[in-house]
Amino acid sequence: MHINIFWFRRDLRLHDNAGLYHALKSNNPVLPIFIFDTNILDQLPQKADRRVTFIHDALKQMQQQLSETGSTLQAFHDTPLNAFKLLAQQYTIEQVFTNHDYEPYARERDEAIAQFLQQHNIAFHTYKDQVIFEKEEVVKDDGKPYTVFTPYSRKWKAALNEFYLKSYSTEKYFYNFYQQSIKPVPTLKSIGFEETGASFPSATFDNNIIQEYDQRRDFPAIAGTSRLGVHLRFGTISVRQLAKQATQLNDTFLNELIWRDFFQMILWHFPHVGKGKAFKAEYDFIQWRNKEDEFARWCAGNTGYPIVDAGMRELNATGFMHNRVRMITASFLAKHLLIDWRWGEAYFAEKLLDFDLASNNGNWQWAAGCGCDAAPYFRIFNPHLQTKKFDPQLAYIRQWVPELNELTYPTPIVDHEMARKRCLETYKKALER
DNA sequence: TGCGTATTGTT
DNA sequence: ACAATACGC
Repeated sequence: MHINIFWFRRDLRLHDNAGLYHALKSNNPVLPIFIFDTNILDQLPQKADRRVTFIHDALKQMQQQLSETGSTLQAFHDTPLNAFKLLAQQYTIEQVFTNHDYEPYARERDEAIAQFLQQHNIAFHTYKDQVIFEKEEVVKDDGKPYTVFTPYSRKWKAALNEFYLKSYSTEKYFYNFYQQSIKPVPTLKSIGFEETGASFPSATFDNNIIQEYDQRRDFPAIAGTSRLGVHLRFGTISVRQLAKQATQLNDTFLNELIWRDFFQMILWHFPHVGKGKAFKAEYDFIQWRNKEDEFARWCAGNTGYPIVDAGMRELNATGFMHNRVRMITASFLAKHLLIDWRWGEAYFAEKLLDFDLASNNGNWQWAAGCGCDAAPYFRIFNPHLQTKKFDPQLAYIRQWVPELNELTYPTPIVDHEMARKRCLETYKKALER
C-alpha cells in the first residue's frame, strides 16, 4: 500500500495548514509525523525546557484530534535523516509534504532530506504556511529584496487580498488520514527532558486586545499585547486567521505581523545574519567591552536600573518579556554596557518561550543599530525616561523588583551619562574607518 | 519605536 | 518659568 507523509515542524495544528491541506487532497492516505530532532534538542542546555513542553503539549492535542479520525501521529526522537530512513523501510512512500522553514539550519536539513527522498524516488512538496508573503513575493520594482521596513510594508499591504488570508479547510479531507491504531507521543522523560509545569498563554485571540493594541501595547504593567508569539512560533494558530482579524481591527497590530514577515524575508535573502554577522558589516568593527561580570548582572536582572532588572527577571521567571522592555534591555546591553549584541541574542534565544530566530535576530540587530532599518546608533534609550513614559506608576517594576524601596538595591552598574558618551565614541570610532 | 540641549514662543 | 520646537548625535 502506498502512503504519503505530512511532516509537522513549526505548524503544529490540523486546521488551516497549507502543506497538510495539499497532502490530504492527494491520492494516498496521509501519515502525519513529527520528529524530535536530536540535532536541535541535544544542543539545549536545560533538561527542563518550556518550549519542549509546549511542543509536547501541542502534539498530544493533535494526537487527540487525530484519534477521532482513526489515525495517529507518528513521532520520532532522532535525526530527520534517520527518521526518514526508518519510514522508508517501514512504508511504501510516494510523496512527502511539508511547510517552508526559512532558517539556515532548516534549509540545510530540508536540502538533505530532499536529496534522500529523490534517491528513493519519493516526491517532496513544500508550501508557504507560516507567513503571509515569503521570499520574493514582496520585492522592490527592480526585483531586489527590501531592506527598509516602511516601503516593504506599503508594498505588502498593496499586495494583500482575500486570497492570501483564505483558510485551508483541511477538515473536508480528514477521511484521508492513514488509518492505524494510536501510537502514543513519547513522554518528555523518554526524550531526555523534564516536565516544567509551565502554563502557556491561550491560543484564542482576544479581539479587544487587538483593537486597542496601538493604545496599550507600550505599557508593560497592563495586558495590552496579544501574547500570541509562541503560537505563531510553533504554528498552534494560523497567521492567516490572525492577519485577517488584524486587517479589520488594528493597523498597528497588522504592522507587527508584517515585521515578522519582514524578518523572515531578510533571513531568507541574507542568511549570514543568522550566522553571527551584522547586517551592516561595518558594525562588526565595534570594540565591544564584553565584561563577563557585567553580562552576568544583566542576565540576572541585577544592573541597578530597575526597568532593566524587571525585564530580565520577568524573562528568567516566565520565559516571556514585554516587547517595550525587550527594546530597553537590549539597548542597555549593547549601548550602555557595550556588550556584543550576539551575547544578548543568545541569552534571549535560550530563555524566550516565543523565541524565533528571524525575529530575535532582526530585533537585536535593530536595537544594536547594525540591522536593516535599524535604530541609528545615536539613539540610546534612557532607562529613566523610558520608565517615566511607559511605567510611570512603577507598577511593572514593583511586580518584578519588590525590593526597590529598600536601601539594599544595588547602585547602577554604570552611570547613564558616562555610558551614553562612551557608546557614541565607541560606535563613532568603529564607523569612521 | 530617542535623547539632550539650545532656541524660540508664551504667560 | 516653562512648553514647544529644532537639531546634532
